[in-house]
Amino acid sequence: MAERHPSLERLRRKLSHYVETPTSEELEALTTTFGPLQSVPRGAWITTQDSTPTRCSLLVSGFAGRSVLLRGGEQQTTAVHVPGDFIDLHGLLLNSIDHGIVAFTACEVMSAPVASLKAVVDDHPPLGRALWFLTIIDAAVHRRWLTVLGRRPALGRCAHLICELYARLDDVGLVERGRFHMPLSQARVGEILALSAVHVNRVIQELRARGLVVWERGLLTVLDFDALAAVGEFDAGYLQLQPAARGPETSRPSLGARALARSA
Amino acid sequence: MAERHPSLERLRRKLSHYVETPTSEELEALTTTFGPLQSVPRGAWITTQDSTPTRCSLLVSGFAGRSVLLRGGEQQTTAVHVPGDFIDLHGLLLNSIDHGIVAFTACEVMSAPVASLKAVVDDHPPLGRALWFLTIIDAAVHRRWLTVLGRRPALGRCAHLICELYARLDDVGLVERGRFHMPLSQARVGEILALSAVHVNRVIQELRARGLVVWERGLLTVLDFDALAAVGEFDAGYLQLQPAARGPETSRPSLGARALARSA
DNA sequence: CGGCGCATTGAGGGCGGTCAATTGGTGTGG
DNA sequence: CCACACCAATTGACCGCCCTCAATGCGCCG
Repeated sequence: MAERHPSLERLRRKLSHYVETPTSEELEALTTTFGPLQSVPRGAWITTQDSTPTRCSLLVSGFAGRSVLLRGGEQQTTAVHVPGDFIDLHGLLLNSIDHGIVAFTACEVMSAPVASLKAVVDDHPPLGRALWFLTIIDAAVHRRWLTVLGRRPALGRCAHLICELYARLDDVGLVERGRFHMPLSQARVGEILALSAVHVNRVIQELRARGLVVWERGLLTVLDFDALAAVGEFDAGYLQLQPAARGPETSRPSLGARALARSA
Repeated sequence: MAERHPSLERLRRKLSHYVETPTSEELEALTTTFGPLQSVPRGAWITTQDSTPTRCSLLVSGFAGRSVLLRGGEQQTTAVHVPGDFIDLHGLLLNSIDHGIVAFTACEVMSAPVASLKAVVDDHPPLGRALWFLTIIDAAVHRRWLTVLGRRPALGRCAHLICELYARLDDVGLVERGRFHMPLSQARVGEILALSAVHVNRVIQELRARGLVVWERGLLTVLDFDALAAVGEFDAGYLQLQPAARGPETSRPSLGARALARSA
């Protein structure tokens, strides 16, 4: 039953980006460790800062992010999560987490007890390696954002964020004809990009003026992905979405070449 | 024989920060996968951007860092490594690496073939988990730097870097009476902090003027760690240097309380 | 209708960038 | 031993991106 759930299918797909595609038995073992679907209202904290993780959560629907509260009251978001993502897999091995997880929109999550998940990983080494792989991709995303925050002006940061979300959402089937739901307020985007909400607004207007995106009422349409990627110096390689470069190339068309709404 | 090498002892110590201390048999297995000690001249690339990793390297002596070259010619460093660090453990599971590794000083490294390391990990699950743990700490450090680059002014960034290096070097026994070797040029520090070399210089002068550090000719003395940590809003928790919060507390004195050169 | 959250717009200011010149330490060749 | 080159640190002048503070519009909901 649970295997049918679309989010587990998304997780399966994500895991299959690693060289060793998980078997159905492994997926079954993983699936049964998760508890029931839980709803989290928009704006709520799914986990709180400085707590000891006891469960690991899978985001089924909605957007969420890892946020750090600073003394000055500012907030930096260090990761954005989309459906199909493990939100806090790193909590499996850490004793304390220095950030909280906020539901950017109303979310549905499923969580598994740390102990059970460890047991599953012990019984299925390839699965363990696949989860390790997920945490390593997470780190690669962090590194990319270090260069984005460190070296790129506001416009490039924003373009990069849009491109990354496009690629990741597309990977889990949430982009349709160049359009996807982008329910983050400009203030939240500012928390991600390390910009003020005011400046985010100006930057978005610039992207609109250049004819790169249409973004209104939570719906974002990418008009010219290649141009947007050029502005953001975006290259999807770090996301490791292509299944196993060590094997033969897949015939999946590239992001840029695929259906962009410009033609719609 | 190889176990005697100080850097392997450093690695052992690092691994022991995880709840499951590695057995000598596991360490032996790990040790034998490494090739001979190799010397890398200052400024050379230990691995290059966009290559496919075939080996994983352990830094034995010297400082190194992960650097991304951007189109504009700028360079962002996303991680600094000190002796005892695995430099590119994430390469174990990744097919392509989007950054290179530079020897900030003359370095000595030992490397292990990816295939052998995988085999060792397969044969010793607890060891695999310990290495997973190391990559997760890496990610935690990345997250911390995202907040530092995103939200803190130049002075705080610099203070944070010094505090982090102090803590990490102290962990591997390379701090003596509040002093450690800091062989990075101000330009390199700028690549880490996402600042221009000129501004790094001004910030360092400010730290000196406030009586927080003495930093001359590659030797850095921390005069007032607590004050420096306050400026950088530094809290060592994310480094996970304390062995296993889930067990009983250790009696190891805290960083701030311990030997600082102020008293020397 | 009034309140609220969010997007938008304008004015002014500061942190840190760029450009450029100077100093000083070190190594090298004469 | 000195002249010279070279690199790293330092200093000054000027400037621009993005911040802060504020006000206004706008859609949605009670």
